[in-house]
Amino acid sequence: MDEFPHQLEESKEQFIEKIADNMRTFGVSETIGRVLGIIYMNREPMTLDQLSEATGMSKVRMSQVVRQMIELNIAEKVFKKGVRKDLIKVEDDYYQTFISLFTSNWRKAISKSRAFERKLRNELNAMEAEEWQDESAIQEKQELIEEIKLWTDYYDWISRLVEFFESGEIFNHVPKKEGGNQHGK
Amino acid sequence: MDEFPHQLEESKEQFIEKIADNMRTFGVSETIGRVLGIIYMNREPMTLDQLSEATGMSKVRMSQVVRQMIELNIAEKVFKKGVRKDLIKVEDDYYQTFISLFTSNWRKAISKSRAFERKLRNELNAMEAEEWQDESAIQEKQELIEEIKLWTDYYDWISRLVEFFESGEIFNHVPKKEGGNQHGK
DNA sequence: AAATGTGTAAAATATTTATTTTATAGATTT
DNA sequence: AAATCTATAAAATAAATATTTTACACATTT
Repeated sequence: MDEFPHQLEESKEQFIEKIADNMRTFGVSETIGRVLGIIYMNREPMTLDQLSEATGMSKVRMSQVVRQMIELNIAEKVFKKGVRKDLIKVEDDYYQTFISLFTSNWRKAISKSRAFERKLRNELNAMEAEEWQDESAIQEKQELIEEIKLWTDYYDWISRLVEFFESGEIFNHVPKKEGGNQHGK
Repeated sequence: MDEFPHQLEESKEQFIEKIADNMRTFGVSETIGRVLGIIYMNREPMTLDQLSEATGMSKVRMSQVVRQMIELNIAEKVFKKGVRKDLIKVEDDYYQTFISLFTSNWRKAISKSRAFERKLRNELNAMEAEEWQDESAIQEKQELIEEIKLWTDYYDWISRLVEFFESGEIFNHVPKKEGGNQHGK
């Protein structure tokens, strides 16, 4: 009976769905997760056509998704002699994928926050120039200045946190299980 | 001139938007972030009506949003003698908010993953019962078993990571700026 | 240089998520 | 116990995201 390969295929698909599902926790679209899972389980880089075939989605969509994955640092195009089509490779280490998503999300936020802090600080300084009559307004302004300081400190913390992950320092304090190497490498 | 309070109000709104924006990085809807920001800047718990007024959105939407916030552990209803309406209070520590969102997101994922692992492991065990003729299928099955192990280890790591944050241990290694206390408390 | 294969912009459509409107149930006051 | 106030469920609508269709530019092969 050829029951077995069928069941096996099904388990594999469940696994891919689980990877996709996990990915959703990072706020990325389900399809990105699924594509990651498909390539991961394939154990070899794949072409847009293959992905299109595997997902049942259009090739254009695959192109869009792959671009996003590259932006997120969880995929890259690789060159192979004699192959004209793009070959998409994914990060195959779960931990590294976690870190890539975590850091690329927060780095974006950090850079936006820095710009905001600068802008708001300038605006508040500009207000300084005039003379205030309203006592409570002066206090409110002071409070806002305090608030910016708290916020800046908070984002400074996030920034250090990102570095803590990216450098791998995190693993010194929350270690991986020993002996677990990906894909048997 | 009453230029000043106006400008100040504007800065405050910008701050609220920034809080909302930051919140988006956790994958929560913009409105949740905005409501958090509004209550935070208000420095006092607020009613659904007040929130409705402040956001310009319907009271029903506020009710929905507050419920989500409570699920995420970043808000709670508080009782105040003589006040019939619900009063919504938010977590006013940025770091704690970060941790609450991080942990509640991942805890959900962890529990889903545990269920999945169990299920898939059972299915694979069930297949064991039969006799296999196909050599390559046997190998594939073995690989899948390996894969589940890697996955389980990975989620075990996430689980410990969540604990690392929730316990506050993280601050021993990525410390807050000293002397920064929220809202001057 | 025509013909075919490749990837991706731009526009159109479909699906999902956010929000409002309407309706209702449980308190509190009159 | 009618009238009013509260929050929220259920259904309807609007807005945002995901996906496909169409079109096109750039290579490579014929």
